[in-house]
Amino acid sequence: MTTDNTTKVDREINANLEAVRPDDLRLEKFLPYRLSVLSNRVSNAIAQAYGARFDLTIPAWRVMAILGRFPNLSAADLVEQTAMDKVAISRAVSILLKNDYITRSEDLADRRRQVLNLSELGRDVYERIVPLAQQYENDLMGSLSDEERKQLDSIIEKLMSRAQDWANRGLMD
Amino acid sequence: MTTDNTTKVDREINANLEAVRPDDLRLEKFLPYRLSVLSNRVSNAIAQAYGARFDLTIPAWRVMAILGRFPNLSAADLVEQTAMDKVAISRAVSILLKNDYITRSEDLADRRRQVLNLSELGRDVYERIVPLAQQYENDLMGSLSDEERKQLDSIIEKLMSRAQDWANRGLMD
DNA sequence: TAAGATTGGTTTCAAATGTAACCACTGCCG
DNA sequence: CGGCAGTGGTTACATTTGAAACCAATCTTA
Repeated sequence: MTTDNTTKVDREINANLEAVRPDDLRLEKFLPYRLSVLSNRVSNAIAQAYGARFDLTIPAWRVMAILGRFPNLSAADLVEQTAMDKVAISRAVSILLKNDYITRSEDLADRRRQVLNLSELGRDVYERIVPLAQQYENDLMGSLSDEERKQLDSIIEKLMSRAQDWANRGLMD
Repeated sequence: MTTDNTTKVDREINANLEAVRPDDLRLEKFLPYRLSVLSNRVSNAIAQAYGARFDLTIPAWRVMAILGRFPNLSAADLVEQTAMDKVAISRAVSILLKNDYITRSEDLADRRRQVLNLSELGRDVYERIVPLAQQYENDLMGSLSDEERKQLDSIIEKLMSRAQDWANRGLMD
């Protein structure tokens, strides 16, 4: 699917290599580093907010967030939706089952599949967490202007797709 | 990649056709989630690039990056500089010592402190990784215009300081 | 100057995460 | 049918990570 592009990307990268002097790296200006710090701060803060209250891990909460919008998904569907992997989903699901936040039922048409849904209790919790999560996001976004929000949205999209390319093409092989 | 399987497609359509409730959380637009996915993609790609070659973890590389610019730091100084915690630093340092990438010497004035520096070998590796790291960053940034880069820089600054406030003040109490 | 409080740093233990192997079922092709 | 490749999902194991306990040296203060 993507094999034909690898060499091209490599060449671009190599070209950049020549241009860059072995200068010092200023970690505090290095985008990957900044992204990581920012993301950790944000995620940890929010995870604490609902994790403590509802005994949810981040992956578990993500599964709930998806099931809240899209009922009747299988674990495989969740993998697709969340960009999390099989195992993470499986574990999240088992936490949610233990907490009675979701229900699981066999798919008669394909007995390997198991269809997941929020339970009564789960929807309840979901509906309490959503505003909480949104409040955090609003607070974050509140530090930006409308203009900046749009910019951020489109910038993230671009960065994401670039980073995705790396993953697909195995950049430095 | 897979054959067009009618039943599977049908299932997706069924799931997606369920009405989206007005107040649902749209995970794929939720900033904390997007930041997390983006940051993981980027970090993993880069970590693979130098991790494989030089047997370095991300924290270890961060420590090297700081020591490359600022010699004679103690572990505590590194904590301050990197926003990583004590334990992470300690482990990173022990990896780097094992690899002979750094040296450690007692501070005679305060015998609890141990002063760290890149070794010859370490500086060597450092000087090879820096361009590699920069080249990834350039590649990422290459997907943005100059304008966007400035915007991103200032947006991250704002978000960061907001998230920092959370940590300090405990937001939703 | 001795007791407690603090600081630098490491160790220990539990939880979180990733990778690979694995079972059960389905779908395909002879 | 019967075998075998592919899929959905879980389990097992190894590694990473974080929290808290810990040791040793230093600072404080009475």
